[in-house]
Amino acid sequence: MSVVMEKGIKEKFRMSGYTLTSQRRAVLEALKASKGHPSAEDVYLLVKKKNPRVALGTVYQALSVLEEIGVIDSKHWSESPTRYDLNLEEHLDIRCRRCGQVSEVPNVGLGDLESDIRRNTPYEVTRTMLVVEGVCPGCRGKEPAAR
Amino acid sequence: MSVVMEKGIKEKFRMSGYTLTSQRRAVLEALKASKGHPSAEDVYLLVKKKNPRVALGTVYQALSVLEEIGVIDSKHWSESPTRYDLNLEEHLDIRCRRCGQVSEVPNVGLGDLESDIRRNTPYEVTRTMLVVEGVCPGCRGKEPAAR
DNA sequence: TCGCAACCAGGAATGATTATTAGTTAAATA
DNA sequence: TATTTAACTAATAATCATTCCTGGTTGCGA
Repeated sequence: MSVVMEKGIKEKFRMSGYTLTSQRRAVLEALKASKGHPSAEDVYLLVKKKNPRVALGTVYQALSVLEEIGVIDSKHWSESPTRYDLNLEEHLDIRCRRCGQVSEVPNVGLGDLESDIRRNTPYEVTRTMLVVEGVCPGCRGKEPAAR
Repeated sequence: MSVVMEKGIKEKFRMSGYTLTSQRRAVLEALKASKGHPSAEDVYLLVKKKNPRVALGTVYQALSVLEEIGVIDSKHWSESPTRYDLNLEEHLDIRCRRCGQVSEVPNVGLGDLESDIRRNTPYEVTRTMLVVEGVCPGCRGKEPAAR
């Protein structure tokens, strides 16, 4: 059961000059299939189930193209691989420092922070991202061992 | 000319049980000497000038001890090594995506964000950090090539 | 001074990611 | 439609930051 490819995605590919290949489509579908925020490795494992010939490098390359044309978003917590996400709305994610799981913090936004920052620095701001880390309810009490 | 070691630092070492060795002291002084936010490698290079026998691994270990006992702070931007800082006050840093230089954004704080986050997630929040990235005035116009 | 635990140098190992290269596919053109 | 050309991909090597390991010090407490 192949997922319906949204019109906007095809459009973004057309405008960017990149081609929507089967591998890139597969990466996108893997991202849709996984509820959380998968790492490149996670995506790779999912994609490999359907097509065992794809290489991890191809997944990385596809993810970078998808991010470049604005179809997906990536976030990075230290001591953990980069996570990818189809949700392009501004939203806050928190990562459990024990199990590594990422989930959303609802009802909290960056507010005026972004414009405050732009006003107070001579830099040309290209990205602001709030990294939040904690211990999820399931891991409380348990001992370390995240990845 | 050795830098005067603050009382608070010695105290923190005593309370933690770690010993304030010459290597750890050297790391601390390197951090004081460098104005910006040096990476482990930067610190290593500085420390090596005085004592060429220190190993990079030792610098990493010292930095992690210093952070653990609350003497220094670390920040991490993706695609760039972790940066270390003696300034323990809450402050915003911005990193140039071209040259990698880190500098402070004055007059902007996280405000009530932190408590908003705690209110809206079942996680036990251990850390929140605003990652800001941009292009510094000196790099504007120039082509990529950061590290 | 002896013994033990913390420390350290040096170097190997790891994990995530990027680069390289040669072969494949797909789009553009004739 | 056949040909040319550029984009893409698989496989694998290389890189970079960081951690781990090992055997040798050091320094403090008994």
